[in-house]
Amino acid sequence: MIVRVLKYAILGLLYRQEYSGYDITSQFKKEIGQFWSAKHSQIYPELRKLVDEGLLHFRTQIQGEKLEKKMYTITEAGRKELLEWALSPEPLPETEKDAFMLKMYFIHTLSQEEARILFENQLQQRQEKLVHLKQEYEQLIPLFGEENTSGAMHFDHPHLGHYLVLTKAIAREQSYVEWLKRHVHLLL
Amino acid sequence: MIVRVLKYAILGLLYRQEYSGYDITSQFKKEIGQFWSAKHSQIYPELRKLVDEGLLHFRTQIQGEKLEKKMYTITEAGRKELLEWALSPEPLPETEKDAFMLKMYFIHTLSQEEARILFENQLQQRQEKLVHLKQEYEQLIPLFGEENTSGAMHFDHPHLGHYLVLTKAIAREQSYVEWLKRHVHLLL
DNA sequence: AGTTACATGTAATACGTTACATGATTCT
DNA sequence: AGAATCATGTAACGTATTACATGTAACT
Repeated sequence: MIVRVLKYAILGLLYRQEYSGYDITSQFKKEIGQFWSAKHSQIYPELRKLVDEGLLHFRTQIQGEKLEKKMYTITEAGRKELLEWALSPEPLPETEKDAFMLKMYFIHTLSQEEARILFENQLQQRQEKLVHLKQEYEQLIPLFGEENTSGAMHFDHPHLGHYLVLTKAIAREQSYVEWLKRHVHLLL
Repeated sequence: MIVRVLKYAILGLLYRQEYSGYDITSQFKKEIGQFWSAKHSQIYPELRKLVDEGLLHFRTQIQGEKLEKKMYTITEAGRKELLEWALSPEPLPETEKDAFMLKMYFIHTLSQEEARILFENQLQQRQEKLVHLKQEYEQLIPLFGEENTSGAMHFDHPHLGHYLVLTKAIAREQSYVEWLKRHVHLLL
């Protein structure tokens, strides 16, 4: 079951608009970066590969005086392959890697105080991230449409994808924080 | 920030008892596999590397008539490096990859019905996994010690690590299921 | 006798990060 | 003038999966 998720992440980003390699790199630093990302050193070769495979094409655009940038567009073949992937049911990963939880599995290697410090550090980081994500959410309510108004979220809303990943990221961090809080007493 | 988490996963497993490469592979199929794992093709070369680095040594044991297996033990240097890693605060990953959520970000590529099928499929898989994890938890209550009895979980409990990863995996799946249930109405 | 589990390795390939390398444009 | 951002690429290395390869031991 070979997947090449980066391929589909790029095709998906180009589904609605054309982007440069740099733009794609930037997108992975925004909301979707919570669930998928790649460095520019992986993106540029992948873009070339997708062009070679006929799933993308590009035009060269001049920025300012002479800075060339390549604007990529998805082809019909690209849309077809994207749809095929998007439609396929996603199996659960056997392992969702989490180095902090690996350390917790080996908690007996630490003293109670050492474990407590590590645990409270993780709690603080997760809480800070949660605050940050909630702030992002609050700022985007006007874009999403407030609850119980004519602008509420619905399937055809242009920012449904954004809304889903943000609420999911918040749920993930909320759950992490609650689990940490529920179990910190074991280390006190 | 070079990490080599597999190295520490192996050292951690060997902290309390000796294991063969096969045993380590088996451990990654049990509870810790929720948060870290590796295939035998990655484990065997890593074990060799750790021996070369003086963090492990092994003795050859005969199983049955002539089947040789290598039983690995952690060295003092190995314990030292493991502790160093275990003590270091774990930074949050920027990205926690989730291909299903990537598909949800691109939900506008699908029809409402296609999206609903995908979403309900994920909900079912996550619910099944949650049931399975809860069953594991129920079976382990005697090992963990029931709540509000003299056998309740505490820092020195020999299965605290196991308890933590199981409760965390349950929390993760519970949160996933709840998020899916909270948002499925957008696709109906 | 046949199947499953135990047991160990290597080869080829794919995926991902860090470092190397260069230059233009925009903002302060 | 200097810093941050925009812009694109390659090289080296590390991590991880799939496939190849072989053989023993235990269970039914």
